[in-house]
Amino acid sequence: MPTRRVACRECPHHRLDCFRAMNADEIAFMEDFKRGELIVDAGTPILGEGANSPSLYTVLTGWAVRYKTLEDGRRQVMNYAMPGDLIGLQASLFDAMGHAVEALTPMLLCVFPRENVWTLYERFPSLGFDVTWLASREERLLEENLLTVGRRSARERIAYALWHLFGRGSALGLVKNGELDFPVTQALLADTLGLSLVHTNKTLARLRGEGHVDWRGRRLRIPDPDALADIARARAGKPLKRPFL
Amino acid sequence: MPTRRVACRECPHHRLDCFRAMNADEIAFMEDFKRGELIVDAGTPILGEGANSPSLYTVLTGWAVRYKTLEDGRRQVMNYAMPGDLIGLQASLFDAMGHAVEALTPMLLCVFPRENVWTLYERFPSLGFDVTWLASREERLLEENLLTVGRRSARERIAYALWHLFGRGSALGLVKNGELDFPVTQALLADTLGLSLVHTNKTLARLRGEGHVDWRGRRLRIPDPDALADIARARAGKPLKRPFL
DNA sequence: CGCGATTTTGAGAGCCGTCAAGATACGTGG
DNA sequence: CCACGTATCTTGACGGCTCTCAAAATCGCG
Repeated sequence: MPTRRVACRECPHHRLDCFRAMNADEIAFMEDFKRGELIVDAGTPILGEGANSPSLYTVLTGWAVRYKTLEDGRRQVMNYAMPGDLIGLQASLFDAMGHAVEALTPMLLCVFPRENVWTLYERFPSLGFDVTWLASREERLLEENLLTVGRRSARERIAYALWHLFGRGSALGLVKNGELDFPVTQALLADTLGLSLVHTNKTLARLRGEGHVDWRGRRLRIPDPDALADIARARAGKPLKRPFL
Repeated sequence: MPTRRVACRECPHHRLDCFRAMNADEIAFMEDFKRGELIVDAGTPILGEGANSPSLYTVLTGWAVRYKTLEDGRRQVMNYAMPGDLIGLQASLFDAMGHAVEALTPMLLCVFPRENVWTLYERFPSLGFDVTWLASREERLLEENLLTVGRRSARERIAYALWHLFGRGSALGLVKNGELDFPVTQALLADTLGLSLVHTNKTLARLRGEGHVDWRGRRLRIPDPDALADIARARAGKPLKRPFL
């Protein structure tokens, strides 16, 4: 578990324009709050379902997947964690994670001691507010996924998921030359959408044949996002400036 | 929109043992924060999807349903709001609700002005923390529903939903003589579980025939909750003391 | 007593799941 | 640079869980 320290004030993420700017006092506090950084390889389990972690994390780089499993092995992906997302909040609040988290790529995480979360609320209410904001945003993402899994057809689900994730990557500046480095497998996508792997593959093949998505290996490209959104019967919300801790 | 005022310190809900006790200062603040009460009939739309409400609500009595819809009318219920639950937090944070909320029974709601939510964080960090707690709890409930809709069979889904809602009602002291006043229709249950009404009805009939659930009209009774949980492949988490605003 | 909402039931179709096998890509060691 | 094992992706066949359509039976309520 190698750790190192980079000053928050030099953190390149605060400068992305999808994130809200912090003032100097807040940054100073976060720098003090920060315990270190954590680097993990792709495939590393970060937090298990039910885990009671002493740390809270913010994703700096990389992707992770959040999922729950039934005892017999059936797995359902809840969501994906990308830069700016919090990992481990539930453990901080309830002493137990409701889902497991696993790295999909090499990741760089910012580590905060959970026992000090409380002082964050006391000393910087604005940051406490930000934590609520992020928790509520997770709730909103989950709601969209629930609508997708509950009421969209297989074709719509796949269109929705690819459009959605491409959009998130795009907002984070991860799309270069129209391409996104996409660490999701079809098996993962199937578990995200409540579909079987085989049916996911066949439906995806059709979407690909129609030219709506171009996904080979780890490279995802979406020629016409609006067209894909139409297929998914989805509409983009207005972009929000998010807090970044 | 009739309103009246009852002192928070006399609010009977703080005494339920599923809720965390507030100290005198907190109660005094909430009393000041509180704008009034709202009484609505069953069937009243409280907040629409995308609504930007000036108020935030806490449910005092009654049930509401949170749902999202696709443009062609397909509906997915996210969750049910019961006493102690917050309604309208997303509007306070994002200027728009991600889901609609509608009363299923006559309801009594506590009304708070959204513009003062911020002062709550400033002046009573402990209450700001509680808001985060409640938001994160919603997230957790949504996760369970997503697992259910994505990976459980129709039989398991119905068993899960009835067991889950009966459990929540029970924790709130709503179960009397083993019976819960259950304002959910089969059509609503179908939309909760991502199933069709017809299949929901037939699967439910089987569960009923086997004696696992006794649901007639608005009265829900579950002879053996553990047996139903086994069918649902679910397990109860440890009961948590929740904040109540 | 009558009307709308809700629940039931039956029939038939289809979307999607399961099983099975092969093809392709990828990482590793020789 | 090639061989080989593993992960991932494809494809085909078949079955069934769940959907849709349709209509009747009940319930709730004024």
